[in-house]
Amino acid sequence: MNSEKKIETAASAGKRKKPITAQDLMNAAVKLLDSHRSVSSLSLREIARAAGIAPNSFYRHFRDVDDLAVALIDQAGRSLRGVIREARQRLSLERSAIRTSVEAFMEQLDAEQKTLHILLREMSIGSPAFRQAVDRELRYFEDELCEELTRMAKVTGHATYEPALASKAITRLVFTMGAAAADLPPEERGQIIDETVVMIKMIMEGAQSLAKRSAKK
Amino acid sequence: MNSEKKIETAASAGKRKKPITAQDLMNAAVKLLDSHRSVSSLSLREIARAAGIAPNSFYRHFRDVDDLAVALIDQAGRSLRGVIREARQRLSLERSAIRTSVEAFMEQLDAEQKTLHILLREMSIGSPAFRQAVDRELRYFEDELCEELTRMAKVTGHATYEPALASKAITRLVFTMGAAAADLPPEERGQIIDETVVMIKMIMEGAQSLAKRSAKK
DNA sequence: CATACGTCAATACATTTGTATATATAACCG
DNA sequence: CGGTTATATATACAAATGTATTGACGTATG
Repeated sequence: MNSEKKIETAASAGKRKKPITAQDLMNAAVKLLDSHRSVSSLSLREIARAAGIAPNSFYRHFRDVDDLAVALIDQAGRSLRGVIREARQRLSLERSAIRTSVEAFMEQLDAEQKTLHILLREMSIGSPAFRQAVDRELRYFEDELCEELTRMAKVTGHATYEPALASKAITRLVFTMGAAAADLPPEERGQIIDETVVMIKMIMEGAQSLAKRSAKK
Repeated sequence: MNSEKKIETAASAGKRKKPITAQDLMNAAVKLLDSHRSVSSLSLREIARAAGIAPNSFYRHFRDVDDLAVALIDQAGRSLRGVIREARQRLSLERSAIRTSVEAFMEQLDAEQKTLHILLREMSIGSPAFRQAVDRELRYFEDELCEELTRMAKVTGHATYEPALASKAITRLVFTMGAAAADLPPEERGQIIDETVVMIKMIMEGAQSLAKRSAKK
Protein backbone atom coordinates (compact mmCIF):
# COMPACT_ATOMS: atom_id res chain seq x y z
CA MET A 1 0.00 0.00 0.00
CA ASN A 2 2.89 2.30 0.46
CA SER A 3 4.30 4.12 -2.45
CA GLU A 4 7.59 5.89 -2.81
CA LYS A 5 10.01 3.38 -1.41
CA LYS A 6 13.48 4.67 -1.09
CA ILE A 7 14.10 6.40 -4.34
CA GLU A 8 14.29 10.14 -4.41
CA THR A 9 17.32 10.41 -2.18
CA ALA A 10 18.20 13.83 -3.51
CA ALA A 11 21.42 14.20 -5.42
CA SER A 12 22.58 12.55 -2.23
CA ALA A 13 26.02 11.23 -1.47
CA GLY A 14 27.72 14.60 -1.76
CA LYS A 15 27.64 16.00 1.72
CA ARG A 16 25.85 19.23 1.35
CA LYS A 17 27.54 21.97 3.23
CA LYS A 18 26.28 25.18 1.82
CA PRO A 19 22.62 25.95 2.08
CA ILE A 20 20.95 26.25 -1.24
CA THR A 21 19.97 29.73 -2.31
CA ALA A 22 16.94 30.91 -4.16
CA GLN A 23 19.24 31.74 -7.04
CA ASP A 24 20.42 28.15 -7.15
CA LEU A 25 16.86 27.03 -7.58
CA MET A 26 16.28 29.55 -10.31
CA ASN A 27 19.37 28.39 -12.15
CA ALA A 28 18.29 24.80 -11.83
CA ALA A 29 14.92 25.69 -13.28
CA VAL A 30 16.49 27.54 -16.16
CA LYS A 31 18.65 24.58 -17.00
CA LEU A 32 15.55 22.48 -17.44
CA LEU A 33 14.07 24.77 -20.05
CA ASP A 34 14.61 23.90 -23.64
CA SER A 35 12.93 25.50 -26.59
CA HIS A 36 9.62 23.79 -26.15
CA ARG A 37 8.95 23.90 -22.45
CA SER A 38 7.43 26.70 -20.52
CA VAL A 39 8.43 27.53 -16.99
CA SER A 40 5.01 26.77 -15.66
CA SER A 41 5.21 23.27 -17.10
CA LEU A 42 8.02 22.43 -14.72
CA SER A 43 7.01 20.56 -11.64
CA LEU A 44 8.13 21.48 -8.20
CA ARG A 45 9.76 18.12 -7.78
CA GLU A 46 11.55 18.36 -11.05
CA ILE A 47 13.16 21.62 -10.10
CA ALA A 48 14.03 20.39 -6.63
CA ARG A 49 15.61 17.29 -8.14
CA ALA A 50 17.68 19.38 -10.51
CA ALA A 51 18.82 21.56 -7.66
CA GLY A 52 19.69 18.56 -5.54
CA ILE A 53 17.32 19.25 -2.70
CA ALA A 54 14.33 17.46 -1.29
CA PRO A 55 11.01 18.40 -2.83
CA ASN A 56 9.84 20.05 0.31
CA SER A 57 12.84 22.26 0.68
CA PHE A 58 11.53 24.12 -2.30
CA TYR A 59 9.03 25.83 -0.06
CA ARG A 60 11.78 27.46 1.94
CA HIS A 61 12.55 29.64 -1.05
CA PHE A 62 9.40 29.98 -3.09
CA ARG A 63 5.77 29.52 -2.44
CA ASP A 64 5.07 28.19 -5.90
CA VAL A 65 6.60 27.35 -9.20
CA ASP A 66 4.85 30.45 -10.42
CA ASP A 67 6.53 32.40 -7.69
CA LEU A 68 9.88 31.26 -8.94
CA ALA A 69 8.83 32.12 -12.47
CA VAL A 70 8.12 35.69 -11.52
CA ALA A 71 11.53 35.93 -9.92
CA LEU A 72 13.01 34.70 -13.17
CA ILE A 73 11.20 37.34 -15.13
CA ASP A 74 12.50 40.03 -12.84
CA GLN A 75 15.99 38.76 -13.31
CA ALA A 76 15.61 38.65 -17.06
CA GLY A 77 14.24 42.15 -16.97
CA ARG A 78 17.21 43.42 -15.06
CA SER A 79 19.57 41.86 -17.55
CA LEU A 80 17.49 43.35 -20.31
CA ARG A 81 17.69 46.84 -18.97
CA GLY A 82 21.43 46.35 -18.88
CA VAL A 83 21.34 45.66 -22.58
CA ILE A 84 19.38 48.80 -23.24
CA ARG A 85 21.74 50.94 -21.26
CA GLU A 86 24.69 49.52 -23.07
CA ALA A 87 23.03 49.93 -26.43
CA ARG A 88 22.32 53.48 -25.51
CA GLN A 89 25.93 54.28 -24.85
CA ARG A 90 26.97 52.89 -28.18
CA LEU A 91 24.17 54.93 -29.62
CA SER A 92 25.79 58.21 -28.79
CA LEU A 93 29.20 57.16 -30.01
CA GLU A 94 28.60 55.47 -33.30
CA ARG A 95 26.48 56.32 -36.24
CA SER A 96 24.74 53.08 -37.14
CA ALA A 97 22.63 53.27 -34.06
CA ILE A 98 19.94 50.85 -35.04
CA ARG A 99 22.17 48.05 -36.12
CA THR A 100 24.43 48.15 -33.11
CA SER A 101 21.48 48.26 -30.78
CA VAL A 102 19.81 45.31 -32.38
CA GLU A 103 23.07 43.45 -32.37
CA ALA A 104 23.52 44.20 -28.70
CA PHE A 105 20.09 42.85 -28.03
CA MET A 106 20.67 39.66 -29.92
CA GLU A 107 24.11 39.25 -28.40
CA GLN A 108 22.67 39.39 -24.96
CA LEU A 109 20.09 36.93 -26.08
CA ASP A 110 22.95 34.63 -26.88
CA ALA A 111 24.86 35.25 -23.71
CA GLU A 112 22.24 35.22 -21.05
CA GLN A 113 20.63 32.52 -23.16
CA LYS A 114 17.76 30.94 -21.44
CA THR A 115 16.96 33.66 -18.98
CA LEU A 116 16.08 36.07 -21.70
CA HIS A 117 14.41 33.41 -23.78
CA ILE A 118 12.03 32.91 -20.96
CA LEU A 119 10.94 36.48 -21.02
CA LEU A 120 10.53 36.36 -24.75
CA ARG A 121 8.67 33.13 -24.96
CA GLU A 122 6.39 33.48 -22.01
CA MET A 123 5.16 36.92 -22.71
CA SER A 124 1.83 35.49 -23.59
CA ILE A 125 1.43 32.57 -21.29
CA GLY A 126 1.50 31.87 -17.62
CA SER A 127 -0.20 33.26 -14.59
CA PRO A 128 -1.42 36.83 -14.48
CA ALA A 129 1.41 37.76 -12.13
CA PHE A 130 3.78 36.36 -14.64
CA ARG A 131 2.38 38.27 -17.54
CA GLN A 132 2.29 41.40 -15.51
CA ALA A 133 5.96 41.09 -14.75
CA VAL A 134 6.78 40.69 -18.41
CA ASP A 135 4.62 43.63 -19.33
CA ARG A 136 6.43 45.79 -16.86
CA GLU A 137 9.76 44.97 -18.42
CA LEU A 138 8.42 45.61 -21.88
CA ARG A 139 7.22 49.01 -20.85
CA TYR A 140 10.61 49.88 -19.41
CA PHE A 141 12.08 49.12 -22.77
CA GLU A 142 9.48 51.18 -24.57
CA ASP A 143 9.91 54.16 -22.31
CA GLU A 144 13.65 54.24 -22.63
CA LEU A 145 13.37 53.95 -26.36
CA CYS A 146 10.78 56.67 -26.59
CA GLU A 147 12.91 58.99 -24.56
CA GLU A 148 15.80 58.25 -26.84
CA LEU A 149 13.74 58.95 -29.92
CA THR A 150 12.61 62.37 -28.79
CA ARG A 151 16.14 63.17 -27.71
CA MET A 152 17.44 62.25 -31.11
CA ALA A 153 14.73 64.31 -32.74
CA LYS A 154 16.08 67.45 -31.16
CA VAL A 155 19.63 66.67 -32.19
CA THR A 156 19.05 65.67 -35.78
CA GLY A 157 16.02 67.82 -36.43
CA HIS A 158 14.05 64.78 -37.60
CA ALA A 159 10.89 64.81 -35.57
CA THR A 160 9.05 61.59 -34.94
CA TYR A 161 5.34 61.37 -35.57
CA GLU A 162 4.08 59.55 -32.52
CA PRO A 163 7.19 58.63 -30.62
CA ALA A 164 5.35 56.56 -28.06
CA LEU A 165 3.68 54.48 -30.72
CA ALA A 166 6.80 54.16 -32.77
CA SER A 167 8.62 52.95 -29.69
CA LYS A 168 5.92 50.44 -29.00
CA ALA A 169 6.01 49.15 -32.54
CA ILE A 170 9.77 48.85 -32.52
CA THR A 171 9.80 47.19 -29.13
CA ARG A 172 7.23 44.59 -30.03
CA LEU A 173 8.97 43.92 -33.28
CA VAL A 174 12.38 43.50 -31.71
CA PHE A 175 10.98 41.17 -29.10
CA THR A 176 9.05 39.14 -31.61
CA MET A 177 12.03 38.82 -33.87
CA GLY A 178 14.19 38.06 -30.89
CA ALA A 179 11.89 35.26 -29.91
CA ALA A 180 12.11 33.90 -33.42
CA ALA A 181 15.87 34.13 -33.36
CA ALA A 182 16.00 32.53 -29.96
CA ASP A 183 15.24 29.07 -31.22
CA LEU A 184 17.18 29.25 -34.42
CA PRO A 185 20.68 27.95 -35.08
CA PRO A 186 23.13 30.77 -34.42
CA GLU A 187 24.28 30.94 -38.01
CA GLU A 188 20.83 32.00 -39.13
CA ARG A 189 20.56 34.76 -36.60
CA GLY A 190 22.49 37.16 -38.73
CA GLN A 191 19.65 37.22 -41.16
CA ILE A 192 17.14 37.92 -38.44
CA ILE A 193 19.24 40.83 -37.31
CA ASP A 194 19.37 42.22 -40.83
CA GLU A 195 15.65 41.88 -41.21
CA THR A 196 14.97 43.50 -37.89
CA VAL A 197 17.21 46.42 -38.72
CA VAL A 198 15.37 47.08 -41.96
CA MET A 199 12.03 46.81 -40.22
CA ILE A 200 13.04 49.36 -37.65
CA LYS A 201 14.31 51.67 -40.32
CA MET A 202 10.94 51.42 -42.01
CA ILE A 203 9.17 52.41 -38.86
CA MET A 204 11.46 55.30 -38.09
CA GLU A 205 11.47 56.54 -41.64
CA GLY A 206 7.71 56.28 -41.70
CA ALA A 207 7.29 58.04 -38.38
CA GLN A 208 9.50 60.89 -39.52
CA SER A 209 7.78 61.13 -42.85
CA LEU A 210 4.39 61.25 -41.19
CA ALA A 211 5.67 63.92 -38.84
CA LYS A 212 6.61 66.16 -41.75
CA ARG A 213 3.32 65.57 -43.46
CA SER A 214 1.24 66.41 -40.43
CA ALA A 215 3.39 69.46 -39.75
CA LYS A 216 2.88 70.74 -43.27
CA LYS A 217 -0.85 70.40 -43.11
CA MET B 1 -4.57 -2.74 -3.59
CA ASN B 2 -6.82 -1.40 -6.26
CA SER B 3 -7.00 2.22 -7.06
CA GLU B 4 -9.54 4.03 -9.10
CA LYS B 5 -12.69 2.64 -7.69
CA LYS B 6 -15.74 3.44 -9.67
CA ILE B 7 -15.37 7.09 -10.34
CA GLU B 8 -14.54 8.26 -13.79
CA THR B 9 -17.68 6.86 -15.36
CA ALA B 10 -17.58 9.27 -18.28
CA ALA B 11 -20.21 11.93 -18.38
CA SER B 12 -22.23 8.73 -18.10
CA ALA B 13 -25.94 8.44 -17.67
CA GLY B 14 -26.84 10.08 -20.95
CA LYS B 15 -27.05 7.26 -23.41
CA ARG B 16 -24.58 8.16 -26.05
CA LYS B 17 -25.99 7.68 -29.46
CA LYS B 18 -23.79 9.57 -31.82
CA PRO B 19 -20.15 8.66 -31.97
CA ILE B 20 -17.90 11.45 -30.92
CA THR B 21 -16.03 13.19 -33.66
CA ALA B 22 -12.53 14.57 -33.68
CA GLN B 23 -14.07 18.00 -33.91
CA ASP B 24 -16.00 17.36 -30.69
CA LEU B 25 -12.75 16.65 -28.94
CA MET B 26 -11.18 19.76 -30.34
CA ASN B 27 -14.07 21.85 -29.16
CA ALA B 28 -13.89 20.32 -25.73
CA ALA B 29 -10.21 21.15 -25.57
CA VAL B 30 -10.82 24.72 -26.63
CA LYS B 31 -13.41 25.16 -23.94
CA LEU B 32 -10.80 24.30 -21.35
CA LEU B 33 -8.45 27.04 -22.43
CA ASP B 34 -8.54 30.28 -20.57
CA SER B 35 -6.10 33.09 -20.89
CA HIS B 36 -3.37 31.47 -18.89
CA ARG B 37 -3.30 27.90 -20.05
CA SER B 38 -1.55 26.49 -23.04
CA VAL B 39 -2.96 23.66 -25.07
CA SER B 40 -0.07 21.42 -24.26
CA SER B 41 -0.77 21.85 -20.58
CA LEU B 42 -4.06 20.04 -20.99
CA SER B 43 -4.00 16.42 -20.07
CA LEU B 44 -5.45 13.72 -22.19
CA ARG B 45 -7.80 12.74 -19.43
CA GLU B 46 -8.93 16.27 -18.89
CA ILE B 47 -9.94 16.65 -22.50
CA ALA B 48 -11.62 13.27 -22.59
CA ARG B 49 -13.53 14.16 -19.45
CA ALA B 50 -14.71 17.42 -20.96
CA ALA B 51 -15.81 15.64 -24.09
CA GLY B 52 -17.66 13.01 -22.09
CA ILE B 53 -15.72 10.03 -23.30
CA ALA B 54 -13.48 7.50 -21.63
CA PRO B 55 -9.82 8.43 -21.50
CA ASN B 56 -8.84 5.72 -23.87
CA SER B 57 -11.30 6.70 -26.53
CA PHE B 58 -9.14 9.70 -27.11
CA TYR B 59 -6.73 7.51 -29.02
CA ARG B 60 -9.34 6.74 -31.63
CA HIS B 61 -9.09 10.32 -32.82
CA PHE B 62 -5.65 11.61 -31.97
CA ARG B 63 -2.36 10.05 -31.17
CA ASP B 64 -1.43 12.74 -28.72
CA VAL B 65 -2.54 15.93 -27.11
CA ASP B 66 0.02 17.55 -29.32
CA ASP B 67 -1.60 15.92 -32.29
CA LEU B 68 -4.87 17.52 -31.36
CA ALA B 69 -3.10 20.82 -30.86
CA VAL B 70 -1.79 20.77 -34.39
CA ALA B 71 -5.27 20.10 -35.65
CA LEU B 72 -6.43 23.13 -33.71
CA ILE B 73 -3.77 25.28 -35.28
CA ASP B 74 -4.79 24.18 -38.73
CA GLN B 75 -8.35 25.04 -37.97
CA ALA B 76 -7.42 28.44 -36.63
CA GLY B 77 -5.31 29.01 -39.71
CA ARG B 78 -8.16 28.20 -42.02
CA SER B 79 -10.39 30.63 -40.22
CA LEU B 80 -7.63 33.18 -40.38
CA ARG B 81 -7.23 32.86 -44.08
CA GLY B 82 -10.94 33.49 -44.30
CA VAL B 83 -10.39 36.78 -42.57
CA ILE B 84 -7.71 37.78 -44.98
CA ARG B 85 -9.79 36.94 -48.00
CA GLU B 86 -12.66 38.94 -46.65
CA ALA B 87 -10.44 41.85 -45.80
CA ARG B 88 -9.10 41.69 -49.28
CA GLN B 89 -12.50 42.11 -50.82
CA ARG B 90 -13.26 45.12 -48.70
CA LEU B 91 -9.89 46.39 -49.70
CA SER B 92 -10.85 46.86 -53.29
CA LEU B 93 -14.12 48.56 -52.44
CA GLU B 94 -13.24 51.02 -49.73
CA ARG B 95 -10.46 53.43 -49.27
CA SER B 96 -9.38 53.02 -45.66
CA ALA B 97 -7.80 49.69 -46.41
CA ILE B 98 -5.62 49.36 -43.37
CA ARG B 99 -8.22 50.18 -40.81
CA THR B 100 -10.88 47.90 -42.20
CA SER B 101 -8.44 45.06 -42.45
CA VAL B 102 -7.24 45.42 -38.93
CA GLU B 103 -10.79 45.70 -37.75
CA ALA B 104 -11.68 42.55 -39.60
CA PHE B 105 -8.81 40.77 -37.96
CA MET B 106 -9.79 41.86 -34.50
CA GLU B 107 -13.42 41.10 -35.15
CA GLN B 108 -12.58 37.59 -36.06
CA LEU B 109 -10.52 37.42 -32.93
CA ASP B 110 -13.65 38.22 -31.06
CA ALA B 111 -15.87 35.84 -32.91
CA GLU B 112 -13.82 32.72 -33.22
CA GLN B 113 -12.48 33.65 -29.79
CA LYS B 114 -10.40 30.90 -28.36
CA THR B 115 -9.46 29.14 -31.53
CA LEU B 116 -7.61 32.15 -32.80
CA HIS B 117 -6.22 32.96 -29.40
CA ILE B 118 -4.52 29.64 -29.44
CA LEU B 119 -2.67 30.46 -32.57
CA LEU B 120 -1.70 33.84 -31.22
CA ARG B 121 -0.61 32.72 -27.82
CA GLU B 122 1.16 29.53 -28.66
CA MET B 123 3.29 30.81 -31.44
CA SER B 124 6.28 30.44 -29.27
CA ILE B 125 5.59 27.45 -27.14
CA GLY B 126 4.80 23.81 -27.55
CA SER B 127 6.24 20.99 -29.53
CA PRO B 128 8.20 21.58 -32.72
CA ALA B 129 5.32 20.22 -34.78
CA PHE B 130 3.12 22.72 -33.08
CA ARG B 131 5.33 25.66 -33.75
CA GLN B 132 5.81 24.57 -37.31
CA ALA B 133 2.08 24.58 -37.86
CA VAL B 134 1.80 28.11 -36.52
CA ASP B 135 4.69 29.25 -38.63
CA ARG B 136 3.04 27.88 -41.69
CA GLU B 137 -0.09 29.90 -41.03
CA LEU B 138 1.91 33.00 -40.35
CA ARG B 139 3.67 32.63 -43.64
CA TYR B 140 0.37 32.28 -45.47
CA PHE B 141 -0.62 35.58 -44.01
CA GLU B 142 2.64 37.20 -44.96
CA ASP B 143 2.53 35.94 -48.51
CA GLU B 144 -0.97 37.14 -49.15
CA LEU B 145 -0.13 40.49 -47.68
CA CYS B 146 3.03 40.79 -49.74
CA GLU B 147 1.15 39.96 -52.89
CA GLU B 148 -1.38 42.59 -52.01
CA LEU B 149 1.30 45.18 -51.38
CA THR B 150 2.97 44.74 -54.74
CA ARG B 151 -0.41 44.73 -56.41
CA MET B 152 -1.27 48.00 -54.75
CA ALA B 153 2.08 49.41 -55.74
CA LYS B 154 1.22 49.06 -59.40
CA VAL B 155 -2.17 50.66 -58.98
CA THR B 156 -1.20 53.63 -56.85
CA GLY B 157 2.30 54.07 -58.16
CA HIS B 158 3.69 53.94 -54.64
CA ALA B 159 6.35 51.30 -54.71
CA THR B 160 7.28 49.45 -51.54
CA TYR B 161 10.88 49.13 -50.50
CA GLU B 162 11.14 45.50 -49.51
CA PRO B 163 7.63 44.22 -49.74
CA ALA B 164 8.45 40.86 -48.22
CA LEU B 165 10.04 42.44 -45.19
CA ALA B 166 7.34 45.03 -44.83
CA SER B 167 4.78 42.23 -44.93
CA LYS B 168 6.64 40.32 -42.31
CA ALA B 169 6.89 43.35 -40.06
CA ILE B 170 3.22 44.13 -40.45
CA THR B 171 2.20 40.53 -39.91
CA ARG B 172 4.23 40.13 -36.74
CA LEU B 173 2.99 43.41 -35.45
CA VAL B 174 -0.64 42.62 -36.12
CA PHE B 175 -0.30 39.26 -34.47
CA THR B 176 1.50 40.65 -31.48
CA MET B 177 -1.04 43.38 -31.02
CA GLY B 178 -3.79 40.89 -31.58
CA ALA B 179 -2.41 38.74 -28.84
CA ALA B 180 -2.34 41.74 -26.56
CA ALA B 181 -5.89 42.60 -27.44
CA ALA B 182 -6.96 39.02 -26.96
CA ASP B 183 -6.83 39.18 -23.22
CA LEU B 184 -8.12 42.66 -22.79
CA PRO B 185 -11.64 43.76 -21.97
CA PRO B 186 -13.45 44.42 -25.25
CA GLU B 187 -13.88 48.10 -24.53
CA GLU B 188 -10.16 48.63 -24.60
CA ARG B 189 -9.67 46.91 -27.89
CA GLY B 190 -10.59 49.96 -29.87
CA GLN B 191 -7.43 51.61 -28.71
CA ILE B 192 -5.35 48.64 -29.72
CA ILE B 193 -6.88 48.81 -33.16
CA ASP B 194 -6.07 52.48 -33.44
CA GLU B 195 -2.52 51.89 -32.36
CA THR B 196 -2.07 49.02 -34.75
CA VAL B 197 -3.38 51.07 -37.63
CA VAL B 198 -0.91 53.85 -36.98
CA MET B 199 1.92 51.38 -36.65
CA ILE B 200 1.10 49.82 -39.98
CA LYS B 201 0.89 53.22 -41.58
CA MET B 202 4.34 53.97 -40.25
CA ILE B 203 5.71 50.85 -41.81
CA MET B 204 4.06 51.39 -45.13
CA GLU B 205 4.96 55.05 -45.24
CA GLY B 206 8.51 54.15 -44.34
CA ALA B 207 8.74 51.38 -46.90
CA GLN B 208 7.49 53.70 -49.62
CA SER B 209 9.77 56.48 -48.56
CA LEU B 210 12.74 54.17 -48.57
CA ALA B 211 11.74 52.93 -52.00
CA LYS B 212 11.83 56.44 -53.39
CA ARG B 213 15.15 57.13 -51.77
CA SER B 214 16.80 54.01 -53.09
CA ALA B 215 15.31 54.66 -56.53
CA LYS B 216 16.72 58.16 -56.61
CA LYS B 217 20.21 57.01 -55.75
C1' DC C 1 24.56 25.56 28.50
C1' DA C 2 19.99 25.66 26.81
C1' DT C 3 16.77 26.90 23.54
C1' DA C 4 14.96 28.66 19.63
C1' DC C 5 15.38 29.07 14.61
C1' DG C 6 16.54 28.32 9.85
C1' DT C 7 17.51 24.80 6.63
C1' DC C 8 16.99 20.46 4.95
C1' DA C 9 15.74 15.20 4.37
C1' DA C 10 12.70 11.24 4.98
C1' DT C 11 8.42 9.24 4.82
C1' DA C 12 3.84 9.21 3.60
C1' DC C 13 -0.54 9.85 1.05
C1' DA C 14 -4.18 11.09 -1.91
C1' DT C 15 -4.51 12.51 -6.77
C1' DT C 16 -3.72 12.64 -11.37
C1' DT C 17 -1.55 11.19 -15.24
C1' DG C 18 -0.64 8.07 -19.70
C1' DT C 19 -1.44 3.85 -21.31
C1' DA C 20 -2.17 -1.57 -21.48
C1' DT C 21 -5.58 -4.97 -21.64
C1' DA C 22 -9.83 -6.84 -22.22
C1' DT C 23 -14.63 -6.41 -23.28
C1' DA C 24 -19.10 -4.80 -25.11
C1' DT C 25 -21.98 -2.97 -28.89
C1' DA C 26 -23.29 -1.40 -33.14
C1' DA C 27 -22.63 -1.32 -38.21
C1' DC C 28 -21.27 -3.49 -42.31
C1' DC C 29 -20.45 -7.32 -45.63
C1' DG C 30 -20.09 -12.12 -47.20
C1' DC D 1 -27.09 -15.73 -40.23
C1' DG D 2 -21.93 -15.30 -38.72
C1' DG D 3 -17.82 -12.82 -38.72
C1' DT D 4 -15.06 -8.76 -39.04
C1' DT D 5 -14.35 -3.91 -37.98
C1' DA D 6 -14.91 0.49 -35.79
C1' DT D 7 -16.11 2.68 -31.68
C1' DA D 8 -16.48 3.13 -26.95
C1' DT D 9 -16.03 1.43 -22.11
C1' DA D 10 -14.24 -0.40 -17.70
C1' DT D 11 -10.50 -1.89 -15.04
C1' DA D 12 -5.91 -1.70 -13.80
C1' DC D 13 -1.29 -0.05 -12.72
C1' DA D 14 3.10 2.23 -12.49
C1' DA D 15 4.75 6.67 -12.36
C1' DA D 16 4.70 11.38 -11.06
C1' DT D 17 2.88 15.17 -8.66
C1' DG D 18 1.82 18.68 -4.56
C1' DT D 19 1.96 18.78 0.06
C1' DA D 20 1.59 17.38 5.30
C1' DT D 21 4.16 15.71 9.07
C1' DT D 22 8.13 14.72 11.55
C1' DG D 23 12.66 15.00 12.93
C1' DA D 24 17.86 15.84 12.17
C1' DC D 25 21.46 19.15 12.22
C1' DG D 26 23.92 23.37 12.57
C1' DT D 27 24.06 28.28 13.96
C1' DA D 28 22.93 31.99 16.62
C1' DT D 29 20.87 34.15 20.70
C1' DG D 30 19.41 34.31 25.33
